[in-house]
Amino acid sequence: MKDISYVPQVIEKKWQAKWEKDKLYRAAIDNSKPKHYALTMLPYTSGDLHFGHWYPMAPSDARARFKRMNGYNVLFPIGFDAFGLPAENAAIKRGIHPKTWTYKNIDNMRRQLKSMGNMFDWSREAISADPEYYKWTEWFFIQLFKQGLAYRKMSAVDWCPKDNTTLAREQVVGENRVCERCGTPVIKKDLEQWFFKATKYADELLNFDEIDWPERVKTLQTNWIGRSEGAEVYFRVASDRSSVPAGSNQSGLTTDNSSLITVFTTRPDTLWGATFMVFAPEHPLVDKVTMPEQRTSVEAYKTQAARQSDIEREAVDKEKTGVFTGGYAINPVNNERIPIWIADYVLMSYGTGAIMAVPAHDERDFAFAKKYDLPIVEVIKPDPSPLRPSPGGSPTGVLREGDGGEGSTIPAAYAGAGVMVNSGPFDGTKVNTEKGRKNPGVSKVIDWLASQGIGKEAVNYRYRDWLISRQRYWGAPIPMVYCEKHGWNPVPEDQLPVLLPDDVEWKPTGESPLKLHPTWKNTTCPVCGEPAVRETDTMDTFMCSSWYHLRYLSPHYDKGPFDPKEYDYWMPVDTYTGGIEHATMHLLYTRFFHKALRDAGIVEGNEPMMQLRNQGIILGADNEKMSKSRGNVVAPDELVAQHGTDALRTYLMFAYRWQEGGPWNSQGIDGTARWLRRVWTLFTDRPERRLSLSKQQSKASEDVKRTLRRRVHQTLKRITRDFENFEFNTIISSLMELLNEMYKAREAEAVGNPEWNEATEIYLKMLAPVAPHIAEELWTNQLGKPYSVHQQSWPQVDEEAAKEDMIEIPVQVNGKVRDRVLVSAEADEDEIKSTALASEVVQKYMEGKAPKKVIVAQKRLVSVVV
RNA sequence: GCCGAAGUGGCGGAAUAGGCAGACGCGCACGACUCAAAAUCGUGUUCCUUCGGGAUUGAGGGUUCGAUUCCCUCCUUCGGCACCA
Repeated sequence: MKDISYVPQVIEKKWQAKWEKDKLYRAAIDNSKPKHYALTMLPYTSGDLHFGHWYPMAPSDARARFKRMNGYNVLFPIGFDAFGLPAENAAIKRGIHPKTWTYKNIDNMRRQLKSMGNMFDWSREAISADPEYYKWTEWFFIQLFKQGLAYRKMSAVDWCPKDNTTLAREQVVGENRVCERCGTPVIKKDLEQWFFKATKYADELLNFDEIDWPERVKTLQTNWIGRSEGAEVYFRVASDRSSVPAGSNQSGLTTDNSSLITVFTTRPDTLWGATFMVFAPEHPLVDKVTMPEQRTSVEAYKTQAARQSDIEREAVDKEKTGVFTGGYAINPVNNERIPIWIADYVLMSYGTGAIMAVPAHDERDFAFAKKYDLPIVEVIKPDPSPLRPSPGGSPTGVLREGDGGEGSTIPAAYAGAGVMVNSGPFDGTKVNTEKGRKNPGVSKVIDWLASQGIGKEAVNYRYRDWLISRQRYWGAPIPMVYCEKHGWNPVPEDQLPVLLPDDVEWKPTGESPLKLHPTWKNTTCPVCGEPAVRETDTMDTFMCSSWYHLRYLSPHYDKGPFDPKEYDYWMPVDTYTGGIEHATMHLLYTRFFHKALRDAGIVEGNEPMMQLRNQGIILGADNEKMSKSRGNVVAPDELVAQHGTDALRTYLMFAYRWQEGGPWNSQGIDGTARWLRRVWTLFTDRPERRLSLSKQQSKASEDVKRTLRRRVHQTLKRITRDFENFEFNTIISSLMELLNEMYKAREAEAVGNPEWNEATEIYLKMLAPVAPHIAEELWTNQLGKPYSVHQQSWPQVDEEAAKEDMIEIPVQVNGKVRDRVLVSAEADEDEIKSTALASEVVQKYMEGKAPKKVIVAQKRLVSVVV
């Protein structure tokens, strides 16, 4: 007898080789079919693939295969995010050239990826560190520059002292403001850097109408952009510099019109309660408003603030500090003279770096006013509701009209709803807790400010422009040239790519390695031809990954970043899968990038990726994040060798809710491995069954055959739905259940009947996307069907067959299930009701009483109330 | 502090219009096969029980004939943001 035991390692290798030889997964434009662009996040070339990579990829592959069987022309590409710090760090540590290290890793990872048996179209592989790729990364930079979206600016930027480079705002994470890559706390440095004007698209990025993305990602992006609505108000610097207590309303003050101070506020309705003003220590007008007597203390404070790290400055519980500048501003709504202070709780990086302080209605201003004994004027009175006394005593009773706040005993800042008081023309105006225009008080004051010319409606964002300069070697060069006479100009496009030189020293000096190269930076000015220097910083690698989905379209195309024919057919990406950790990084960058390219006329549509789904994270067996340092990394290579790819793929789908993830448990693989072995056995264990076939095939009762067919079509229906919804765990459990049914049917002598044959065929088609190798082997070599199972159409559900003819209906008496009655699926409500009431058990629990109420819930349940 | 997600057996999880809680699997126990073990197959497996039942989906309350599912309050865990004016 031929050995027909299941040896996954053998059949998997065999079919992978055949599929590759036959170019089975090559995706080519075919206008006769609807297209489906399925994309999974490309791996970084760190060296080894672990289950963190398998987890999004294997289920995504199953779904791509499902789509393909459903008549779509599917593009499912893969590539490598190959530029970046780890390569350079390996170079520093081990003396291996970053390029050598990276491409060696790619070879290994490509082998590992192939062992997964995915339907990747390898002919479209793209590597971001290839010159033919980064030529276009550079080209895109130039297009953005031409659009006015790339600019250079000197500012205080985040610097990672370990990685020796600047970082984008998004790449500084957590409470301790650490580097996203290495976890080192970042510091601030004043540097001139290249930025992309992402903030130009802030409002558009808040609009998710066209895309089907998880709420979680949309929320994270919305919060990150942090739009707040309010007003800008212009304060003048008082030129009368005599020291007059604030609040003593002096008329006839002269003012210095050249020194307008703009503040942003979300609460213009509290303007009348602004009793002082605070500048960030770095605010440009600080010097101007500081009086000679205060100069020393102001300078000392500025120095101290500059020395402190952001972490210290932004510590939540830190007590507020500040110093008086000696200067005064005029509150434009009531001409009050208010003192100007500097304090580090006001940040130069948000709004205008200057605030109007309203201590009565802002917690921070209140704390500051208390500490430095500044006046507190209440301008919002809580609603005088007898049912709801104002919290913490009665602040309203303390302050009266005209009270300058001296000796104020207001216990806390009040930020709730109420009525405006002490606010001139606005007294009595209602204020609620809504933001912006939705708040009647805010809205009225904004209109009034505009009519008076002292302010206007304004919106502010937390979102910052994208800092893309990196002082590192292993990245795409920024294709810009600096000339003494002509400033910064792009490298002419016909000279692209600006190649990264191989002969560099990678020393962690804090300077760009390219700067230390003896000749590389020397070039000529594209305008005048005189000697000039290249930009020696490289681009943030998130720039490379912002457009990789476009390069997959035509990775070797040399007339542009992508072939327009391919673009027209495949774009946009239909389904994108990957981790949520990139919510405010890659996923936001790539949306910005697409919109910028759209405005440059390079791409069409408003969004690059229509549907996004995030998988969860696979943790180590210790419930901690997998990492080499913790020693809890599970290597797929060994497990593939042990159980085969199909068992691993299906285990990853079966063991977790895909969108949740969870701790790794190698033992669980036994479950899917055992299941696949049982599948194998059912399809191959036939000698004695075959012998009895002709004699026994009629033995199966009509009922057995009918039930088998019903289960097959019910399963098909469920699995079809689950694939659409990314519910992989129930796909596998449904397949396991159906297998159990098929074993039962085999016991009942169903083998060989048309129902049995249909069941085996449909079973393998349903198995094909999740366990492609075993499905192919059984399809082609056991059922003897035409190669390949992966070119078959997804089966159609026969709704008639899926219907039950008898249904079991539970009967509740007073809310407890007491019996189950069997009725025909066609039974009407009355029939179900009478059958239920006729049950002896039900009658027993009714204790002879007449039912008060009988509810027949569809065909699902009968509820009797006595 | 603010925003978001989630709490179901020993474990992963199922229940997708408010209608049988615990599907499927892991693990465990017992049995068959075996000299034995592994593999395989079979049976059982939420808890309590006086064997009649009773309790049970983080806790408490509400709506309903009926709640894992809807509403309110609270607790816990995870993620994000955080002096953002």
